[in-house]
Amino acid sequence: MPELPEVETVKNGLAKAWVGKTIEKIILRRENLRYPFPENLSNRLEGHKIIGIRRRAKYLLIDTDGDLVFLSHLGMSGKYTLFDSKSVSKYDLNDSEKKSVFGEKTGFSGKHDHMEIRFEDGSVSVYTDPRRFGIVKLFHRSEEQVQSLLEVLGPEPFDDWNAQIAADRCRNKRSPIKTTLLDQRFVVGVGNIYACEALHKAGISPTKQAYKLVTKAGKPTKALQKLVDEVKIVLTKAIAAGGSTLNDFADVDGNLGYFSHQFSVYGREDEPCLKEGCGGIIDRIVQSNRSTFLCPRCQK
DNA sequence: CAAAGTTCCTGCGAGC
DNA sequence: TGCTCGCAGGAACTTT
Repeated sequence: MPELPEVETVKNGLAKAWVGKTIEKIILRRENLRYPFPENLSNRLEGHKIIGIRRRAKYLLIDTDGDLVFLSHLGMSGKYTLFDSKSVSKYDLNDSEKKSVFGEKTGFSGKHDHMEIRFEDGSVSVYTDPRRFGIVKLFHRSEEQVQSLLEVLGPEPFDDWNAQIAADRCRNKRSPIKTTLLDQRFVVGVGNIYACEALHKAGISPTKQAYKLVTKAGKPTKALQKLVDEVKIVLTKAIAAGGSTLNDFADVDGNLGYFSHQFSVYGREDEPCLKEGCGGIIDRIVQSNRSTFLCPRCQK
């Protein structure tokens, strides 16, 4: 599920829930997600206090009072569920009792709860991830610059990115602009949903080749300028939507990061285009093995 | 059949 | 011709 706005929302939730707490132990229910869990994960973090939570691209970086950084990526289906010391008794049930308390759909039937972080104050945070595309890594803060997962990343959309930087990277690109938006070396944090949304808002066809959005002189066209603006707007609005559903940093069951949005094109195949006066019908095509939603009428 | 992410592999064309 | 390099596109991972 998570693109930048969802990860940002989870970051804010974890900042409230975790910062200041000391890790008692980490319990693993299997040996790997996408990659093996780090060796001695629990031993290395035991007794260390969490001092801050950062986000880089779609990665969560949890800083501890030692020099260790705990990296967490949610993949497609990862989530954290938080139990305070009072509600943790709900989680500390056997599997059949859990089913009756949480129902089948929560994931707390036991099967996909792969990692438990237990804190000294008695609270527990559970990482659930049915598809197991998530990643957990542990590294020394001094090694952060050379982490292979992080060093390949492009600019953060809000801090380091503008139309000229985008133009420099699009200049010789023959790939479709939608594929380019999904490339984390181009700009980080944009996933399939917000790529579709931003292209629709900007009125650009997802199949347009990236270099066609750059002038001969290497400057961004008006359309590319608009796209860069719309990416930022779409992400900003989604972060705001996430924040507004996160008053208590988690819903009643303690779930973080899952909130519903209203999309303009994503998931709206065969429905009318919502752009004022357009009258088009939303189409779905496949690019790089992923669904792209677009309005053929107002996206050129 | 499709799903919100990322890495890795193969194939192709350019250039030496 | 043959080799290397970089880019582009596709497969793979997994479960519901």
